[in-house]
Amino acid sequence: MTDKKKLTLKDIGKALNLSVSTVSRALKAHPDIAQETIDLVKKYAEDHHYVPNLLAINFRKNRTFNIGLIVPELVHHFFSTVISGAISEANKQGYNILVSQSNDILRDEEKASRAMLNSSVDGLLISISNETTTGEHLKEFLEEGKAVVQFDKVSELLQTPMVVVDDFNGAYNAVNHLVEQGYQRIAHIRGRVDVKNACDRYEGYKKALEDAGLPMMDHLVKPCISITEEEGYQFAKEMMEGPNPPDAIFCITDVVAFGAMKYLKEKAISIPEEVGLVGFSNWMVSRVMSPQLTTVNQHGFQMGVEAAKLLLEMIKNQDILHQETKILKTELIVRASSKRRE
Amino acid sequence: MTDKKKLTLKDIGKALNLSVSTVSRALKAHPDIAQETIDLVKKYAEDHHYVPNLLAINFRKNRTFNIGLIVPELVHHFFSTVISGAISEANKQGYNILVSQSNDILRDEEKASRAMLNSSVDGLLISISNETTTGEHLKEFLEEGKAVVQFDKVSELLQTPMVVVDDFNGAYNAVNHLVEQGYQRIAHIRGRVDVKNACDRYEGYKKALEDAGLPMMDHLVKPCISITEEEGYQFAKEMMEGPNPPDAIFCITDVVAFGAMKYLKEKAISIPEEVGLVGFSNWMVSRVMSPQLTTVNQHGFQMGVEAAKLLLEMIKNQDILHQETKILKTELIVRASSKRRE
DNA sequence: CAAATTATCGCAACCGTTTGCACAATCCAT
DNA sequence: ATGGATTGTGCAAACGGTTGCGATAATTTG
Repeated sequence: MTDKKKLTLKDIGKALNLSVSTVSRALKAHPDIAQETIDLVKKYAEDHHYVPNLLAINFRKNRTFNIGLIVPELVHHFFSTVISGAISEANKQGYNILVSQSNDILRDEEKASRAMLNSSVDGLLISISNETTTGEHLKEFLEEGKAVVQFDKVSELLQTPMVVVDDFNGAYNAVNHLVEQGYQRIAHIRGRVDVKNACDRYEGYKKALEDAGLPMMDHLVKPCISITEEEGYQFAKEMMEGPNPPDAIFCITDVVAFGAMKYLKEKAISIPEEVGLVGFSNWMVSRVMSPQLTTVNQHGFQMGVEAAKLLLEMIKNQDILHQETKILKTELIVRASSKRRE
Repeated sequence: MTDKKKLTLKDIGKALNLSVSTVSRALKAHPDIAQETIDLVKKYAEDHHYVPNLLAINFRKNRTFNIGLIVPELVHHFFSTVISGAISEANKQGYNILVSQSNDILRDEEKASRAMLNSSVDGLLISISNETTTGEHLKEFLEEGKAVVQFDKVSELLQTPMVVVDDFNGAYNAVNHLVEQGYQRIAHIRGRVDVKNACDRYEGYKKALEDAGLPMMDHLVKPCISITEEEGYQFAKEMMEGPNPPDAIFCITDVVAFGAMKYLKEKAISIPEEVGLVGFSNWMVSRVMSPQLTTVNQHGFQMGVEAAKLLLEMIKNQDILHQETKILKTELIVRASSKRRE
């Protein structure tokens, strides 16, 4: 802990017999300052490893060059990918990222956002929890004039720009692919009815059936609550053992599809011959299952980049009113679990 | 952007006809201040939603209540689990966490650490990149009197406390388990020779063979460079197609084991009957493969918690000299890929 | 009852940087 | 020579708290 005292403008001024203000201006080559002085000061600063005290600057300018990021879950392939993209873009622009998670609990989300709000962050990137509705804690950000951008899991009740995946078309294409493979009774293990992504995917599913002239059958749509492997297993079981079972299942997410796959394998129901399976998100697990799972890739990294770009744009141009919603295209990745035709 | 001006101590003082210093002290119930005054000020502050300006406080006190965290890769089950633990503990103690990644590139790690160093962070948690050796950029932290704690991927050249997994015993137990299952020619697809974890696991592997009275065979040890599925596939192929092939493979990591499994399945070599397979890390993929993969669980969350605890302890007690290394126990998780006996 | 405490509170410096403004010196044109 | 513009620099306030110390009034003590 040598703790060598850091050099300040005052120190430089004293050494060079200049005032603090002159030194300050010289360092940023202010036109008022003589070139000679500028060179002199810059050289001295360089030689003595002057580093400006960010704390003082931030205090003065009332900003931190930090942005906050809150996700429901950190240990999650998609979200960590988004975070990775956001960090990459933020760092490129000279910002650091503070990360927190809500565990899909509203109280935790509030705590995290308040912890960040108090002057430690210039703006917020957030993917809201399942429990978040009105988002009073986010309004506090807006009231303080701080930028907020939502991504992935968003609420339209909050008037902020957002970056989302085209869930509707992602689902539409996935289901349409099943149709093209000749599946007729396509089931959907969907997500929560109060979560926008889940609803959009459901709508995409419905539309694809409709366009294909296939009937919507209520007993072939099952809603998950916690989006787990167990739910996938259970719903697959219910449907397969019930009347008029499906010949394909489109799942809200890869993990749920894995649960369904587990059931099918236990019962020796062949995939994709007897039952086709499609997931969503393209997590690493989808490649590891056997058969490998057809899924919808979400470009999480790009989402992080876009969200950070948008937020930083807002931070830097306080005046401009931003209200855009960026919709990222998805990509169907066809693998063995749904390919029964050549 | 209503931007309502934030209430300051001065405002409260003016309203209550008190000096700024009295208000400041009253809010923290300083003994010099009359109880009446304290109540009065506190009530006023509460009613008018006074929130202290953290930027000013931090500037004055020269600290930020932020800690930095750098990992090689964010999109990584184990590391994101560690981060999750660190965030949980840090938040509990009133700290936020700034996250960055090095992508296992030294230059990126340096950039990230320098970006955090400049007064935006009180301490650093780091898992170093494969390229990091002397770690000059980390010494800069220590020189400024800022705490550093290493975790998981560490270097003993850096004189800092660290939190690591007991790689040696983890590997020992894994290999010993294979021995107990009756495997005789146990191969090891290991990690880089310049990475400590990889070496410790290798030593554990060697010791287990030795204790079992089994011969070490050089052609059954293959070193990965980038720790990928492809390497697992390739090395499994080489060994299986070579002379005196193994009847079990212990892999440095689950992903590598997956590559090996892929090869074995392609060649219809039965797992675990003909060849047993064990991974390391207990990523989600290990449960999803079929057969499910025996692996070594690392308690990443706990590692994050312990690392954060250690760092915060150091930050709060600058005086005490910390130099401990915390070694976390591992846990063998036996699944189908290695179980050929009842 | 004077002196010594004690209880309350305010003054002012300070943290390091930024920035509006004043001021002195130099310069050019009239 | 004189007035006005230009150039280069310093003064001082400001950002919002914290804190050592001194001032004052109230209380206690001998």
